[in-house]
Amino acid sequence: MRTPRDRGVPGAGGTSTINDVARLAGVSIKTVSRVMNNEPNVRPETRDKVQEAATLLHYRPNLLARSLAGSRSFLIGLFYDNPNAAYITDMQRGVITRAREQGYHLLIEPQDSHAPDLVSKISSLLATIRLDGVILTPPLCDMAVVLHAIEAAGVPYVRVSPFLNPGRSPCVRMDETQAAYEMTRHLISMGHKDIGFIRGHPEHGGSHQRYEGFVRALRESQIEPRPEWVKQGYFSYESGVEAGRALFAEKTRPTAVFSSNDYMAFGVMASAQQVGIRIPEDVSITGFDDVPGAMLVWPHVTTIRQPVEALAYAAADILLTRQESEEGEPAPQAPDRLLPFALIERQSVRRL
Amino acid sequence: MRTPRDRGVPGAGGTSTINDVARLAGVSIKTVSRVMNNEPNVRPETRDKVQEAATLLHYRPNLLARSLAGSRSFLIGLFYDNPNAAYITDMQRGVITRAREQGYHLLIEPQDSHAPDLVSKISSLLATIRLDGVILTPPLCDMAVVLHAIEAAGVPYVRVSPFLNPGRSPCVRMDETQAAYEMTRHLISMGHKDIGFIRGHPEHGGSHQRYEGFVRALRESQIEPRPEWVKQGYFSYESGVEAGRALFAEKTRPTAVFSSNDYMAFGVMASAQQVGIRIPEDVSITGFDDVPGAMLVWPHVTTIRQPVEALAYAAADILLTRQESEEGEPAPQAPDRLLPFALIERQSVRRL
DNA sequence: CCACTTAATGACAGCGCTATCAGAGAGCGT
DNA sequence: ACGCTCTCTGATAGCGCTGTCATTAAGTGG
Repeated sequence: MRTPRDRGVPGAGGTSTINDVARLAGVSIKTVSRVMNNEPNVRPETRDKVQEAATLLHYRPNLLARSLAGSRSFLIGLFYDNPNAAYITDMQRGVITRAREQGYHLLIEPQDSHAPDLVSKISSLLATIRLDGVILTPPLCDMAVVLHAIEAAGVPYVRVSPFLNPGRSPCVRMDETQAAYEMTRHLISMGHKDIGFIRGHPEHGGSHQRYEGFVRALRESQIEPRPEWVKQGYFSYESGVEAGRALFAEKTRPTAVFSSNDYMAFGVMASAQQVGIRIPEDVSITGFDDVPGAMLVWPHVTTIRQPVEALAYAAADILLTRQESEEGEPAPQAPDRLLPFALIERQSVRRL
Repeated sequence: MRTPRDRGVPGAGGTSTINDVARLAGVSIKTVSRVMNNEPNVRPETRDKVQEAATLLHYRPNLLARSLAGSRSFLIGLFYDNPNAAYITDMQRGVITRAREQGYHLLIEPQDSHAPDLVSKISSLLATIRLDGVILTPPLCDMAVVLHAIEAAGVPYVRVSPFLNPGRSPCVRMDETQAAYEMTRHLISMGHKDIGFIRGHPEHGGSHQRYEGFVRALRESQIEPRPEWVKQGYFSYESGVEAGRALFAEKTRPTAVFSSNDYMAFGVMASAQQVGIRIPEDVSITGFDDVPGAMLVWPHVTTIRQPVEALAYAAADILLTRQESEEGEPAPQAPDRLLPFALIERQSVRRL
C-alpha cells in the first residue's frame, strides 16, 4: 500500500530532493543549498559539479520547504477591490512580470473593502501565509485600518496611486494633477476657452487632483472656470449621462467638456446625441483612463492613458529590490515613484 | 542583534504557534492539530478547550508548515493565456470564491501559449510548488503537451471549455452548440429567415460549435444556409468590420446577422453604419459572449452570456470536492459539468 | 472479572530546506 | 616551525506543522 506522500521510484518522474543532488555530486546538502542560492564561497568546480547533478536530476528546490526554513516565502500578495477588469489584469501582469524575474509568485486577494471583517480577514491571511510583500491598490491603499493591519503583521507593502497618508509607505503613482493639467492645456491649444468639467466620485482621490489640474491650466490662461459648467459625476456611465444632460440644459454651453473618466465621457456623448448635439462638431469631448471600450464608441475619445502595468511593475520592483539588499535596517525611505502618463489624441476633439 | 526570524516578544503582536496553544490548553500539539483540522475522535470538552486557547492567542496555523508536513498545499493554480480581461477576472473571482470556502488560496499563472519553453516552465513550476490542483482555460486546455506535463507531475486538473481530448480530465463548460442553436431559433421566431453568419477564429473550438448550432436551427426550420452570407471572421472588431463590409456588398442582403462574438458584432454594426444601413431597422444583429463593452454601443446588442464565474466556481469545486473525499483511488470519472447560458435580449433585433 | 474492541490522546519522527557554527585546509607573516 | 587569518565545506539543529503508531481510558460481552 502506498501512502499519499510516497513519491514512487526515485528519478522516475518523481521529484528529486536536495539530498539526491548532494549524494550525486558528492557534497553536503548545505553546499547544494549554497549553489542554488548563489551564495559566495563555493569553489567554481564544486559549483559546476553541483549544477550538473541538479540538471541531471531535474532538481527544483521545493518552495514550501525553503519558505518554512528560511526567511522568505517567494510569494507576494496583490490586494484589491476594484471592479475594473482591465485595471486588475494589467496590474497582475505588471506584478507577475517583475516577480518572475526573481522566482517569485503572485497570490491574488480580492477583498471587499466594505466588509465589516475586512481587517480581521487581512490579519488572518497574513498570519496564515507569510507574504514577502503586499501591493495595495485603491481604494484599499487609502484605508488606514488596512495599512495598520499590514504594518502590525510586519509585512512590507507598496501602495499604488494612494491619495491619503503620503509618506507612510513606498508608493507608485502617476501625476494625475499634471495629466489633467496637460489635457486642459491641450484643449486650450485647440482653441477652446469655454470648457466644462465633469467631476469624479468625491471619495476617490483622483477626482480632486484631476479637477485641480483642470483649474490650474485654466487660470494660467486667464480663464475663470464657470461653476455652472462644472457638474458632479460618480465615474459611472449613468452619472455621465445625467451630468451631460444637466450641462447641455444650461443657457450657454461650453465648446468642450472634460470628463474625469472615460465612462462618464461616453455618458456625456450619449446625452449629447439625444439632444442633437454632434461630437466633435458642436462640442469636443475628452476622457481620462483610456478604458478598452474606448475603441467601441464613435468618435474615439481623446483621453489620458494611465501606465497601469508599469505602475504594477514598479511596485513589485520596490518590494523585491528591498528584499535583495536590506536585512532588517529601516528602509532607505524611498520617495514615491512617479510614472509618466500619455495623452492619447483621437477624434473627439475639434480644433476651433 | 535580532536575527531575521526573531519574532519578538511572544504574544505581543507576534504569531503564535501550535506549541503555544497546546501549552495553554494543556494538551499535546497533536490534539491541537486534530482540532484545527476537524478530525474526529476528540472529546467535545477538549475541543472547546483548544478552541478557546487558539482564539485567545489569535492562533492561525501556518500554511507553509502544513503544506510541507502534510499532503496538501492549500494552493490551487489558474493557468491561462487569454487577452480578455473580463473573462480572466470573472474566472478568478469564481475560483477564489470556492477556494475560500475551504481555506484555499489562488496562484495565478498567466502563460504564453506560444512560448517555446511553455512545457518546461509548467513542469518546473509544478515541481517547485506542489499545487493541489490546477485549472486550465482555453487555449491552454487544448494543448496536449500542457496536459501531459501536468499529468506527469501528478497534479489533478480541471479544464474549462475544452475543445479537444474530451474525457481526458474533468471538464466544465457550457453548451455552445445549444446556445448558438437557441440564438438562431430566437431570430427565426422573430420572423427572420434570411440570416447571415460571421464565423469565429477557426482555431478556437467554440467557432465550429457555434456554427454548427446555427446550421442545425436553420435546417430544422427548412432553411438552407446560404454560403455567400457566411463570412469568416477572427473574433476581433476589425475582422467584424471586414466581414460586415463583404456581407453587405452581396447582391442580396440578409435581414439578420449572427456574429460568433460580440466584438465582431460591433464591427458589423460599424460597417453597416458606414454604408447607411440602420440597426435594427434594416438589419438585426446578434452577438455572443456579452462583453462588458456591450452597453457602450448603440443599440445594445442581443447576445449570449457565458456563465464564466459559475464555470470557474464549478471547476474549483471539482478540484476541492475530490480533495475532500478521495485519497488515491482513481477519480469516479465525473462527466463534464454543463452549465446553463443565458440569452440576453436587447435592442439590436427587430421583429419582422 | 477478564479478554477484547473502540475512543481519545500523546510521543516522536520526519517534510525539504536554511542558518548557525565548527572544522579543515590554504596562505602568510614572523 | 608557529600562530594567524581567510576561504571553503559539512554536521546538525530547527522552521511549524502532520502522519504513524503506541498508549491509556473507557466500554462490551460472556
